[in-house]
Amino acid sequence: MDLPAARSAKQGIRAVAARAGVSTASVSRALNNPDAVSPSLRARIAQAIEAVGYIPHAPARILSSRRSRTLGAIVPTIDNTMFARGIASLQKYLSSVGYMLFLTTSGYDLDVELQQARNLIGRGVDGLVLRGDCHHDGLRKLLADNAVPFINVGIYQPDRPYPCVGTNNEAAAHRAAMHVIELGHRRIGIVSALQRNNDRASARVAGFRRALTETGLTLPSQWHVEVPYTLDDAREAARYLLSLEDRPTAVVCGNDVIAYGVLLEAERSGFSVPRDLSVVGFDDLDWSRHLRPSLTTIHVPTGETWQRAGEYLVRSLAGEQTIMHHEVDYSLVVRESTAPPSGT
Amino acid sequence: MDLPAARSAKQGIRAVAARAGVSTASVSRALNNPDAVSPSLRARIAQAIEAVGYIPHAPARILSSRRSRTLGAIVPTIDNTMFARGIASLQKYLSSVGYMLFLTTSGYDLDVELQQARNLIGRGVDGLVLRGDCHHDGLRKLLADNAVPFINVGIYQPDRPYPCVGTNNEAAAHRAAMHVIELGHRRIGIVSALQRNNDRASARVAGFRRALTETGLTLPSQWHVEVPYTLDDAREAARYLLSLEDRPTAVVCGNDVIAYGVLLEAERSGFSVPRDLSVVGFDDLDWSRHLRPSLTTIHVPTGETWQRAGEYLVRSLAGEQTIMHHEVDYSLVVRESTAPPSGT
DNA sequence: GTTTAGGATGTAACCGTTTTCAGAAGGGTG
DNA sequence: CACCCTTCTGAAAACGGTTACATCCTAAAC
Repeated sequence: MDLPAARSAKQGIRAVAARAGVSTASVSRALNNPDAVSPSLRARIAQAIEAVGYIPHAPARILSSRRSRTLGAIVPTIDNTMFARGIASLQKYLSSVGYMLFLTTSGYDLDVELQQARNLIGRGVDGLVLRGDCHHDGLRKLLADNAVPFINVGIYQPDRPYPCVGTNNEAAAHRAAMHVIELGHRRIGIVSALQRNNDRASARVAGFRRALTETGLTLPSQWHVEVPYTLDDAREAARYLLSLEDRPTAVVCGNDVIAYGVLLEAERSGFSVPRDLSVVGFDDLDWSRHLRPSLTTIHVPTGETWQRAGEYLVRSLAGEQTIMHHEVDYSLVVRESTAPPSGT
Repeated sequence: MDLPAARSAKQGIRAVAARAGVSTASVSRALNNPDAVSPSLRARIAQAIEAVGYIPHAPARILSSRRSRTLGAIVPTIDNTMFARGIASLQKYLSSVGYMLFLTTSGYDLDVELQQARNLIGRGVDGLVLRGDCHHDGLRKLLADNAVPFINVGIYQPDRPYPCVGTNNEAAAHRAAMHVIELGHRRIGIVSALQRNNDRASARVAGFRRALTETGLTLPSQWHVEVPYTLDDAREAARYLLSLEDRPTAVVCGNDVIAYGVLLEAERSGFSVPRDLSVVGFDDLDWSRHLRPSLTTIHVPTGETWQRAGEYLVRSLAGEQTIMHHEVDYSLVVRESTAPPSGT
């Protein structure tokens, strides 16, 4: 006849407990709070775990403890060096403090982002890392209703009542534009990234424009082109700008990929950079300094930014008081792609 | 006096059930198998879900159903265009079939990879996507012990008893080398990626070498350099090769980043490509066709490869019979960076 | 010697689902 | 009208952990 043996012990923590001759509570403690169990027991349990090949079942743990030691992140796309970098840093940091990262992508679609957030919250993440502050209203409500800690990364908005970490894109873009203005340029074009659902892109455009306005320069509408994040589109934009009767002598770009496209097309069209055209990028990707001419650009410490986002959440979850708005420094890196306009 | 109300209903599926005046079983069914519940009930439940703002709790669901509709993936690094591309495709496909992806990175460390696998299995993933077939022995055992379906992606090994999907890197590399040989080159150098723990890199080297051997060419040891995945290192390697008294007239590279580095350095050192030096890349990154000279390289459909890996696992999990070894085509893309050796 | 404090361990309820099983309701047949 | 199928629904037992609480034990304090 069978013993009743309510929950037998063919697997899981109960199997370990049985083998070590202890209760499941002790096994759990040995795992989560080793100091709470005597060294001898701890050793016996460790051995049992090894023998059984026990792998803790995270879902059960999450269900029971209501904490997952997992953060969620939603980025527009992973197929963009800047985001890949950031995610890599974040992930590295998180794993160093025993956290995991659940990554999803939204494709710059606010509805998808909301859906992904729902997904991640349902998954039991302890906090959420979001790109920028351009979100669906439902997302804000969702976060509030479920009391999910989160942080906006890649932007700096000290006036908002929720946390963020990033560079001040507007100011950085302003700096970039001022650079060419200071060099003597008066005819300045803009090739920006798509601004729709992308506050980083629009902040940069805003910064560019402010620099122009402040210095009394005008921006004919045909001198501002918006393009997707590809070399082909950037080249097409450059071809267009350079074909204008009345063309700019300098172009400030929304990112380095665009700037590279402009560089390529300028050369292709017989313009010499920086002699006939100055070009400024934004992001300082790895290869930007290798280009010929090497690219003048804004350096943004992406890895640091994302890591800090992780730090903020982890600290908050640990109950520590943390600064809510963290500004990450940018810097203008002047290289060969900018010079005073010829004829000056 | 309080009602006993065993498990009250302040949240979760019970709250929904209470509000709709049905049992939790019905709510669960309405969610997972809508056809099993009458339309009227379904509507009532849907409304209750909406009203309560119910988000299903995935961990509980996984715990109970023993399936997570989640796949795990372990890549060496996310900070490499090829992997980012692949992961993006995989993720896109998976989300289109209602699966999620849990992504982790190993940093080319087999121990870390094993640990991550343990992590993911503990997380309850239904299957695992692994890069290549270079794994820790413990990992194979782990997969077998826990009966976790998996697939090796990015390589093609039809002789192995477990699934894989990818291009035949050895053959592709052979093709690349044959290209310059057919152009008339006899002095061919190799700048490969680091081969340690990277079977893709070593397969490519093997292919290069086989082409040389088969055509009776020799490879002086100083003509083969291994470098990390950075432009700086590639340039340094190129500088070295080009400084040799007895230097090669063509260089086949382990990937496009390396090839780009070689291109840059050749130009810097006053060599003209392809006149003085032919360069072949591998991967066909986005910008490779934009370079000047544009890069002759091997095109690898990364997105397709990773998507197929997902398809394989999803189909297997659905009980469908699927082909175990899937070869993904590569193609040689001849551009401007290769030409017959000068003086021929 | 008795009391007490405190640490180590065990017991068992509970976390939020799914799912088996059984019961109820409804609709054809003979 | 009794019977048997279907189809729909509900009750309750898992799933594999954590943790509040109870218990036991030892050592220090009186």
